[in-house]
Amino acid sequence: MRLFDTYTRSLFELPPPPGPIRMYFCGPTVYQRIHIGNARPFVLSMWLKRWLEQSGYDVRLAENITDINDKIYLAAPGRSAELAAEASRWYVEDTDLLGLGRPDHEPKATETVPEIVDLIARLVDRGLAYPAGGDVYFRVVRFPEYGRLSGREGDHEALHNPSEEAERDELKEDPRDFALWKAHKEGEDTVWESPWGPGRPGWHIECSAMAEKFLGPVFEIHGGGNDLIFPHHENELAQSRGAGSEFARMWMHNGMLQLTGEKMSKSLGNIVPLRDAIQEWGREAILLFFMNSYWRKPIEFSDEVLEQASAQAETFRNYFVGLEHEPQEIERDALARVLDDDFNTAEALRLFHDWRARGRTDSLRWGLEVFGLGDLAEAVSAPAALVALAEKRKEARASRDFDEADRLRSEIEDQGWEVRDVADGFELVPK
RNA sequence: GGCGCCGUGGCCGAGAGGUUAGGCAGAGGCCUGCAAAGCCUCGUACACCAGUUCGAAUCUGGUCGGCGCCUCCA
Repeated sequence: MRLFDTYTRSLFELPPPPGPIRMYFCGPTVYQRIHIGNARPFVLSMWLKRWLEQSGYDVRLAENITDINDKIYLAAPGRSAELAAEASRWYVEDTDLLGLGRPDHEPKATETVPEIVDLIARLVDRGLAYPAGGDVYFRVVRFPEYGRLSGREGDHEALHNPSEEAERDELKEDPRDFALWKAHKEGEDTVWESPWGPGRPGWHIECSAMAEKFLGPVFEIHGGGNDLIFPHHENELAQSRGAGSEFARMWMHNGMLQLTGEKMSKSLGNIVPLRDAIQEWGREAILLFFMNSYWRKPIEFSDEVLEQASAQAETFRNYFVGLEHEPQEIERDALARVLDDDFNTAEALRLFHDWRARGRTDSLRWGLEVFGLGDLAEAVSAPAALVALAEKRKEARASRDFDEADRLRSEIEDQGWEVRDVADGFELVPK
């Protein structure tokens, strides 16, 4: 299996099964409900995990929840811890609606502070970090590789890491340096002890610490949105390699979701909460929407494409209505051919339609299940009362009383079900 | 400005130097008491300009356009 790697900008060949494949994906910073754009890396990581497991790999996926962050302090002055805890629950609740299962580990920054402090201490010992005014900064000049991941190596201007407050910049030896630890400030309602005084971790360091804690000093895949390449992932890489770990062997960065041509982001305010989208379109349509795109490309979220995805969900669902068939061999290799080539899910979807048209029921059921779409193959049985109405209608039709038959059909429709006449009777399907 | 991703038919999208992708929507038809579902037929696309080639949507160069990052962001 090969995947496009941001670091080398070329395809990375995964070791053969059983691996292991250790994956770290950047989860959200929790201070509000996640939007559908935040769901993309979650969906990608879970699909990849499911497919790799299906392929005989030993997979371990860690996906963090960042619950210490300036945004959180800002969003809930004086009660940031409560907000972060609540928003963490929202995140799990909302992503559970996708029905893809959970990562193996979902660590929180607040539960990883001792490891974070240890990691910073290691960097200070090695001369790659220095305390200043209660803060601790990473010394970029000591890490020559800095900027390689984001393709701006050597470009001092582009590698600038400004502090939140301009006056803290004076504490830094170099504008590119970034905070590993931040001294406690007035108004911040959470604080931890450290060798450098009370404070809290900076952004970036929690991911380095959590990845090492749950996956070890080296792992295969690091993922996240492509807006994290700089500075977040660049800094993670510097911290972890600086501390002596090999860190990620490859990086996968998913493209952004766009709403009317613009990136969907909290700061622009053009967001669609995941929960609302699932409620409006159904989880299957959301998943098919993601599946019909290549993971690295930006995609436009619009009513039109979601309607198209819903229609495809219907097409699959209709295929399984009242279906009976002999067991068949599963065409595993056909799916492997497209997914093992940079995880081409759009091509996989095309294959599913091909299986449907060719009556490869078992292959289709299996393939849909890999993508968490097994529901589409499930028969939904109607309540007995409706079946009775449909039986009455069948009798009416047999005696050619079509007025009565049509009346019964609309009565059934009023209750949200549709009657379809088939060769030897009828099928009831939810509308 | 720097770095990067990308431009395929009404829409979404694979593919890739010569042979129909697929889906959705639309038109016509078959089937049906009527429907629904399903099936059949129909669009002959690849931003633009040069170049390489017997042949390019696919390779090379350039132009234009969109998007992302460079500041919090998946």
